[in-house]
Amino acid sequence: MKKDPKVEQTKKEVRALFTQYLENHKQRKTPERYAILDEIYSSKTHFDVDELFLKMKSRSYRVSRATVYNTLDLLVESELVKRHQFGQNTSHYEQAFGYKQHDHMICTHCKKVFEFCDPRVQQISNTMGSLLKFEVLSHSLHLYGSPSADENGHCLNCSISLQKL
Amino acid sequence: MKKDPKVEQTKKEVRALFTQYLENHKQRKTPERYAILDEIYSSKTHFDVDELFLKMKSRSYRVSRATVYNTLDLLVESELVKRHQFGQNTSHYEQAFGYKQHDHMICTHCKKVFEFCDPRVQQISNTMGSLLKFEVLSHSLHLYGSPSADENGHCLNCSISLQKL
DNA sequence: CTCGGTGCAAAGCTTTTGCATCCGC
DNA sequence: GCGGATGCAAAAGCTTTGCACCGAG
Repeated sequence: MKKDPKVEQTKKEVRALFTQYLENHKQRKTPERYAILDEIYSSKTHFDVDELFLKMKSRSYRVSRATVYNTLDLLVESELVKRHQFGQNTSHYEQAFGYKQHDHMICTHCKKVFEFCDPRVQQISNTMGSLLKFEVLSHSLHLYGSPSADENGHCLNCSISLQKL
Repeated sequence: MKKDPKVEQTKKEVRALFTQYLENHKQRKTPERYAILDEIYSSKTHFDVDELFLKMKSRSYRVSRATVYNTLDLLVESELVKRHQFGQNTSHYEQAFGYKQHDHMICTHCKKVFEFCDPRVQQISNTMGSLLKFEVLSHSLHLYGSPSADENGHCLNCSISLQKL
């Protein structure tokens, strides 16, 4: 496991931000909380609670699911992590620090998630906020679509045949 | 329970569409399925599975939750009902027939859901579909916001104090 | 008559909670 | 040392599944 200096730098920054948040909210700085934050910022993937829990377990870091849930709530609250609902059941999470605002395209074939950016989303948010008299705090725009096929009729994203839909 | 002629007309139309769907997909036309469709189109509110189940129970219509779940899948599939995820757990549903495309503003204070319409959503969908090479089948845009307060500091939507947030 | 649909209850899965223990402050 | 945080397991909430029976085609 070689350390990417850029990733390490980011981790350092988010740890500092988390510390600040914990102090401001009179919350304890437990090793578990930092371990979870670190694990999340070790790769840029989207993940769900169980994936994170198992990943930490596989690294022999002993945390309970309850703590993972608790800490994720804190991280969402501190805006270091974003929570999403792509499917119908489990929540998905992603890093929030250092990312510019973006939304998601979900492949209905292989469930992969792609990010995109469109300034018009912010414009809509502004327009509707003032029209409906809301201060818009967050938004989620999910586009669900079927992918283009390659010359063999396979999904461009996962290479599995699109015929089997 | 007086019958609104306009509502009855809509019910008739959706029953016909559902029949067509069931025939095309070689599915049986059971009384439960039509009863559930009717119940959904009896009022224009958003609802979750349990609300629908209890509403039918209170009308002494005997259905099981399993059938409600099954039928909702069919209705979503036939595009007579739309499924949404506003919070983190339960799915919410709404009528899809006769409604123009719209999105949702969710009040973070009282969880009420408001509808709005903005043609730019469709434009974003088109732009991103061609950019990412997806045929966009559906989308969901949710704006989460805190409501404006009235002169007493109460939520404009539900009249409960905003101080207790 | 056949086989898919239904009701009921049990199981499954994600998330929350209760409680004893631990440890940050 | 106090009180909040953790781990574990049990419970809770939403949804799915298994099975016997029913009824649409």
